[in-house]
Amino acid sequence: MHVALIQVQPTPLEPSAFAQSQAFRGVEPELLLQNLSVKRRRIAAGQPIFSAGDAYAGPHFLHCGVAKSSIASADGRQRVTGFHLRGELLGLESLGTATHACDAIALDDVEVWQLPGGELLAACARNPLLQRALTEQLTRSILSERRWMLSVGTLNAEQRVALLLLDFGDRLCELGFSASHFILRMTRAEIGSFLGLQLETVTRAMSLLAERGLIAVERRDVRILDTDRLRAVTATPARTH
Amino acid sequence: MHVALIQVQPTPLEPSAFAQSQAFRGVEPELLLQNLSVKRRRIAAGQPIFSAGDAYAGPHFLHCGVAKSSIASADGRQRVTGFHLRGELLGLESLGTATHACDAIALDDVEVWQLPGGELLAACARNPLLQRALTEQLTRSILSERRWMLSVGTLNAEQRVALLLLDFGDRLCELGFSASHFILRMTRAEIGSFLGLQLETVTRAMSLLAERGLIAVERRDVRILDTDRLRAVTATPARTH
DNA sequence: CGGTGATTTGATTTTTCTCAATCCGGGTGG
DNA sequence: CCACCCGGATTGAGAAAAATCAAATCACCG
Repeated sequence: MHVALIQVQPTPLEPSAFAQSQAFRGVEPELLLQNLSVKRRRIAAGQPIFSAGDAYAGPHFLHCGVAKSSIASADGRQRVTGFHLRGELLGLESLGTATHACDAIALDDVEVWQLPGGELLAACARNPLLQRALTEQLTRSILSERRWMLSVGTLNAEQRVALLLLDFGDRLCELGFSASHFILRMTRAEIGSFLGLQLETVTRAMSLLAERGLIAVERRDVRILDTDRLRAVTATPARTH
Repeated sequence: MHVALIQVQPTPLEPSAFAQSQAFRGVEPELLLQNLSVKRRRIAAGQPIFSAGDAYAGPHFLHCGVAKSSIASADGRQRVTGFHLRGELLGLESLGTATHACDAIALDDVEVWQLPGGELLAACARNPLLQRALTEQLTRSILSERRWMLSVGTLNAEQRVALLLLDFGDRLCELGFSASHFILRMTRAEIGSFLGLQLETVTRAMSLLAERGLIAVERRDVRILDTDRLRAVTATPARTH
C-alpha cells in the first residue's frame, strides 16, 4: 500500500530535525534548542493550532502532520491561504505583533513545536545564520503566496488544480514521499477556497484531468499518471492580464 | 484645485523622513542614516525601479511618488501585486537573496532611497528597534497581501473595485491628502491585473458605482461621494467560500 | 445498519471575458 | 494654431467559464 508512504509517524524530539527542515536548514541545532524554550503540542485532526485573535507567543514549527492556514474577514468571508507540510513554520506572519492575524488548523494529527517569538528575535541578533534562515523563510513564504496569486489570477480552473497537485507532489517528494501518488489531506472545499474556486469546480477539473488520462483520482487518493502532460496543462497559453 | 493635493514635491534628504514613514516609525533616524550608505535615485514615470533577475542590493524606500510591483511567470503571464505610495519599502520580499524576484515600476516620477541589504540586516542585530520596524513592515505586507487574496477570492468585480478605491483613499489620507478625491496613477489594465479582472470589467464596475451615485469618475480622476454606502458595497453578503 | 459529511454529476444561471467599435484627451508635427 | 495620432477609457453584444442549485452516490463511523 502506497498510503503508508504518507503516514507521518511521531518521532522523538531530535535537535537535527530542525536543521534538516526547510525552515532552519544550516542552522546549528544546538544554538536553537539550548537557548529557546520550545513547547511541544499535539493537535488532533480538525482542531485549531492557533486562531486569529489568540495572543501571539511565537511561530509554530510543524514537526509532523499536515495543516492549513486561513484568513477571515469581519463579515465572515474566509479563504485558505496555504497548506503546510512538516518542516514548515506557521504563524510567521504575526512575528513581532501581539495577536495572531490568521488561523491554522490541523488537517492531520499534528505535532507542533511552539517557538518563543521574543527569544527567537533576540537569538537572531546573536546568530546571523539564524537570522538569515528566518529571513529566508519569510521571503520564501511571501514569494510562494505571490506565485499562487499570479496563478489564481491568470489560470483557469483546470490549470489551477493541476498546479496544486504538482506542487503538492513536489513538496511531498522533498520530504521523501512519492511525488506521483499521495492522499490529499484536505477537502474539495478547502482546495477550492485556496484556489479561488467552488468545490464543484475542483471536482469537475479533477474529473476532466482524469478523463484525459493525466491523473487518477479516487476521492482523496491521487495518482499523477503523466507528469509531463500535467505540467504542460499548467503552461498552456491562457489569459495574460 | 484638488489635484494639487496629490502632487508630490521632491524634498531634500531629511533624516526625519524615515522616522515619520510607516516603514521606520519610531526608529532613531540617526542610527539609520549614520551607518547606512543610502543611494538616492530618481526614476521617471513608466521606468522600472528594479526588475526580476536584477542583482539584489537591498530594499528601496519609496521617498516620493507612486509605484507598482508585479510578478511574472516564465511563460509570460504577469500580475500586479501591489500599488505603493511614498513611505513604503519595495523589494523587501527578496531580502537576503541574491536577485530580485519581482518587478517594481514607477507610476509617477519617483525618488527611491536604495538601502544596503546586508548592512541593514547587520544593523538590525545591533538595534532591536530597527529589527522590530523591519519585521513589522514584513508582516504588514504579508497581511495586506493576504487580505487582498481574500477579497479577490470572495468579492465580485464591483466590490473589489470599491474596496480598491476606499483603500487608496485611506492610504492617501494617512499621507495627508484627501481620502475622497484623488487621481489614480495606474491604468484600468493595471487595476484589473491587481484585482484579478479584465480592464473592461474594471471600467464597468466604476461606471455602475458612478451610476448609483457612490463615486464620480472621469478617467483617472476619482471622487468618493458616499463613503458609507461605498463601504457597505464591499461588505454585502457574497460568496463565502 | 442508518446517518452524516464528502464527493460526484447534471442542469441552469450568472458573472466575467472576449471581441469590436467608438470616444476622448494630450501630445506632435506640419 | 490646428489636424492628426495614439494610448487609454468606455460601451455594447455575444461567448465562455465558473457559480449555483439540485440530486444521487459513496465511504466511514458509531
